[in-house]
Amino acid sequence: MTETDSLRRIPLFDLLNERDRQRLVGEVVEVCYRKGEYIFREGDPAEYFHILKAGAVKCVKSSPSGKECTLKVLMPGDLFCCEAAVFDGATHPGSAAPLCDVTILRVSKKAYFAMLRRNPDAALEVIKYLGKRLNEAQENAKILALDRADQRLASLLVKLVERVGIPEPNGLRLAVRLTRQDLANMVGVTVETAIRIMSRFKRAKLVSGGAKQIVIRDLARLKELAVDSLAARR
Amino acid sequence: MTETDSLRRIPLFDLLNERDRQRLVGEVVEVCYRKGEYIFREGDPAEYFHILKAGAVKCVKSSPSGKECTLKVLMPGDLFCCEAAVFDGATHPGSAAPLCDVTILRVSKKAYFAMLRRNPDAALEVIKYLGKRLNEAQENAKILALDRADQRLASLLVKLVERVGIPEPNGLRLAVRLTRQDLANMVGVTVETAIRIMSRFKRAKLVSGGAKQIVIRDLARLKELAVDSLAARR
DNA sequence: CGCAAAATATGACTTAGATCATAGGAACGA
DNA sequence: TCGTTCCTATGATCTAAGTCATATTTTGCG
Repeated sequence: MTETDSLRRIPLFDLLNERDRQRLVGEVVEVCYRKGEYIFREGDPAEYFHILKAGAVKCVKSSPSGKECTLKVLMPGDLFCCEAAVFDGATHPGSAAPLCDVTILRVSKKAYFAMLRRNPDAALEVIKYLGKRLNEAQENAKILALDRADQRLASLLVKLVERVGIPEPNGLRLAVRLTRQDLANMVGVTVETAIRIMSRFKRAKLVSGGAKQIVIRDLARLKELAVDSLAARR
Repeated sequence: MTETDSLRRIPLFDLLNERDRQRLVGEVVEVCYRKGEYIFREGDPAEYFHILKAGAVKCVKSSPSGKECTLKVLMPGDLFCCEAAVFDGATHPGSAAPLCDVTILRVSKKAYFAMLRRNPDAALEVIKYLGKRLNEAQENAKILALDRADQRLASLLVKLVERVGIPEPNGLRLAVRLTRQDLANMVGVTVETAIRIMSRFKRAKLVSGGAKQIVIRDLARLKELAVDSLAARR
């Protein structure tokens, strides 16, 4: 795949005219990271827009006491970290870490903004993208504030399967590899409770599999559980 | 205050040229709502951008079981509900309710988008605004996921006082009137716990006052409590 | 003013989820 | 293939916060 081909899959890229595409291509740098490294860390100066080309990345925030919270799992095509890169002299409000070996494209803030200023339609697309992300984040906050741990985990699995579910003979397999710890960090519980709840879900034939791969076996019931407060106890 | 004057205080308005200002002025409608009404409700079609002119508004989401969660308190100058109004045919993902009698300005999506398309600098300002809101929402989610109830409440009071704190002889008074129920809905706890924690804060001379007005008497210690996990127990 | 309605206050009890501890299983590199 | 290192599993407590119940205080209104 050539550089230009991969850029074509970037959201917004389609809206540019040929000249701006060429200009942007010149500004894009492809970088690879391995699992265990960081793409950037909380507090680093934010100098680039990042676009995920291949692999999966998690956005993480941590508290002074060392506890971590995973805000979102990014998949190819996703932009990050718009929320910070947007401000002059700002630092990243969270870290980005690969969930596997990944390759990302990065563009300097300056070049990206210049492109947006020349392409109002692209800017409107970014506005829509950010609107969507804001929505997701608020929905997430609502779930954290109001729902029980098992409901939050069910919601998470439903969201994940809708984004990265791969059909399989006995259900939908998640294309990302997530440990119970990862799941726990996404719904704000400890590993132990995440494990206990997942075990319950297994017993109830809602899911199967371990860290290597998670398979959703009964999406409908998971969805019910996510909203209905007392379905499928024990 | 004339219509144009109040528009001058809208974020982004400064960036427009005179002609676009005039055009937008023609599209703006001023509407008043009283406490107890709704500006829009979850599920309503989203047809306008809203700008708060005077008063205070809360953005609320609710779960099927009837529990509510307040996502943000808006103050004059704030835009809402960008996160939804941005999409074609979308409905509001949450409700907006006045905390007192308010007046808002509203512009049709179409007119606003047309204006942004003609004014790339204004579009970039909206991008920055949404980036900031996304940040806030994610920070919020982190706090909900990781912190104890008293820390969340302390964080909330700190955030509020920074936005709407009015200096007073014995501290900073919040310019918005919020009941314990309102506070509870913002940090994801029940009224009773919000009351108990506020009582503790009162005893510790961190705050004073009731529903009519909340006064922050020791901001420094509240900030400590918000991060440090074991300050100021009992 | 005086009364109804709303908001705060506090106690007693229950429970979801955290914490601590320990063990078994899967995965991967030497 | 063995061993080390992650990861999952599960039990035994402990505790923060929810729930229910019942005052007491504010506040606004007629």
